[in-house]
Amino acid sequence: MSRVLSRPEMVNVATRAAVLAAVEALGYTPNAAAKSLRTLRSGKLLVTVPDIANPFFAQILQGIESAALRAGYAVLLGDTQHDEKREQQYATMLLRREADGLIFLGHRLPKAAAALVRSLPHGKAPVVNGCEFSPSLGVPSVHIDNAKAAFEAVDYLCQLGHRRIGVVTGPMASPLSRDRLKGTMTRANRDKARVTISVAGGDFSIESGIAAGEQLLGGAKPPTGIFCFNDEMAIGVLHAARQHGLRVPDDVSVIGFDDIRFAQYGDPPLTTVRQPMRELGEATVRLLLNILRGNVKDAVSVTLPHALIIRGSTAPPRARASLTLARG
Amino acid sequence: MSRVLSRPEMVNVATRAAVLAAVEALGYTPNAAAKSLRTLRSGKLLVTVPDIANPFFAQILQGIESAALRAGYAVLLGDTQHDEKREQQYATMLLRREADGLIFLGHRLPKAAAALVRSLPHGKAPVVNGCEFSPSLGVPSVHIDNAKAAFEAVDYLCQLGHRRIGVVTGPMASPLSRDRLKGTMTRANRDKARVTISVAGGDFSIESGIAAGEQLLGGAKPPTGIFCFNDEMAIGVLHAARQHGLRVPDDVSVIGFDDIRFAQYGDPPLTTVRQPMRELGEATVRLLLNILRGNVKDAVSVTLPHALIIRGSTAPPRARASLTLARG
DNA sequence: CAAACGACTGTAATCGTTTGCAGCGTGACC
DNA sequence: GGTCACGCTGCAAACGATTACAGTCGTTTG
Repeated sequence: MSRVLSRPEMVNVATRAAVLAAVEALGYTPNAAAKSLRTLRSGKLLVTVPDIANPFFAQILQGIESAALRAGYAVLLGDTQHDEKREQQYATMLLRREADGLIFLGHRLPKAAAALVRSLPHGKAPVVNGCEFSPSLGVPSVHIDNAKAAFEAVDYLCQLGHRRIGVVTGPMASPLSRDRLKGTMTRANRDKARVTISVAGGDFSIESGIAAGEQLLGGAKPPTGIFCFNDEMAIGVLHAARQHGLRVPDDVSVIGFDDIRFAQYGDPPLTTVRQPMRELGEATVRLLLNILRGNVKDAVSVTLPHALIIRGSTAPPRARASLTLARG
Repeated sequence: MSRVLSRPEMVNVATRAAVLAAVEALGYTPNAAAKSLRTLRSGKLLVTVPDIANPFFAQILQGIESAALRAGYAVLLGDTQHDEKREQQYATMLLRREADGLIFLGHRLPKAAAALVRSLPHGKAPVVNGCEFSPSLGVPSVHIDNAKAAFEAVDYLCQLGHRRIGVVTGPMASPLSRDRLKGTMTRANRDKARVTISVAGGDFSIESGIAAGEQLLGGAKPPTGIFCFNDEMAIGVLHAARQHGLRVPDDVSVIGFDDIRFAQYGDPPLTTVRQPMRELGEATVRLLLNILRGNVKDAVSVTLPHALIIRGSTAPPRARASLTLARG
């Protein structure tokens, strides 16, 4: 009898015991599909991730999973590989009610989810975003202040005395990259006369970091400080610098972004902007649960704090470099 | 009408078109719970991972996800944090038919799953293991030959001339660690007179690698070569070596295991045993699908090839070290 | 011309829960 | 003693697909 399991206080203790004994004896386990059919709730949260092998996303996912588990939900994982088709495919699982809500970590809101958002009153659609903040989507999100974080990273390089600064971005399709570039430029423009920025495009992979490093360091007047939009590309730049016989931080400073676990144990340990990955994940789940429970007033975007973590990959530029710049 | 969707060739083209039009007009999407209730299939595979933030598992998971998606299955993710309770909790989802099968990546077969395995004819239970090979569980698995791989890693150190060799293990509860230790010892015993092994226990985390490195390198006669049971601990050992002012590979050689992406871009690039993570994941899915489809004869454990990847973290020991050993 | 057949289509049972509602017995109150 | 309220239990109607089976209609065949 279902009442025993779901509303045990409503039934007589004797009956309850009898039922429980029978349940035990028969090894009865309730069928999730039937329950879900009847209640219209699946107890699952769909999470789409651009690349699960990226430690940044892996740690966010870890936060999501643990918060979901605590709230009695299971996680349906979709690794989209930045592929729009896959994103769409996974989003339709929401419509089929295979999941009660969707957390998507890319920058694209899949069509199926967008339709759902449009069809429901504002703040009612069980769809939230992690990391990217794009008010136009009409979906709440959890993120840090990317522009400010980038501003601070570049500001730090400037304060160390760097004048030629390289930037390794992520794909410009994502608001996150655009915000970081915006912050970078805001800081650079404050010292327009002295600071020059050179931009190299990356895709958040180590390999693209190496390529960007080659590009930036191979030029005539290479930057003395390089700000990368994630740690993996920074690791790539570190690698490229070594290939060029440059020492970090003596010849070139490098700043990363995210503070993944491998950032602090490399040689040199990476100066980076820390994002609270786990908390990001947990907060997306809280946000989604608020929507599912109808707490509309708590279903609003959240900005979490970041922090510039200074380690061994940054230092003032060498005297010669500064002089060269002063002349140029 | 369900026939149109599931067996379109059975219905008249006109009817089909009409139904399809209606489906389109109403924005109809089939309900997964109802379908699952009726068909007794959920279209989901449950995957439990000890630690999703570990790139090794993340890459296996990536292989699993892509193979599952290709076969029309979705992935239910459980991050168990090596916690037996959580493993149990997730395993009961199988009994509730929330998933059609279970892939577990730890070394423990949860009780609920074990019961299922016992209750079904051999080779019929939809439960497979990844990475760990433990015939006693009665569950097929996909793995590499860990003993042989460890043998080869240690053999390589021996051939370089190392005589005092340190080993950083994983938790001994897992057969995987025991197999690697076995392989290590097999090789060491072959040169019993000359080769000495010192063992430090780790838990696969960078931090435990640092601690193990401290322990091994802080002693009176530190090893000249250290074999770690995964790359993260090797990165920790590299870190500890730097702290001790030792240079790698000049003063001490280090070998890792797995070949995660960060292994090759560190300084120095890590010599390591490569495991085919992605293929491991894909193979577990194939194995599970064979069971689900009743291909019992193809539901057997698989051993995938590994490879020793030689990079910059290994070299012959310094002359002095060899002399010291010769005297000792 | 009737019967058989083929190609579809419509109907209804079924999957295993949850849950509103009716029924039932007991005790209290008038 | 009759009525009502209360606390619990049992019944049956959903939930939304799938699918076996029966029915329909037009055509072919003996």
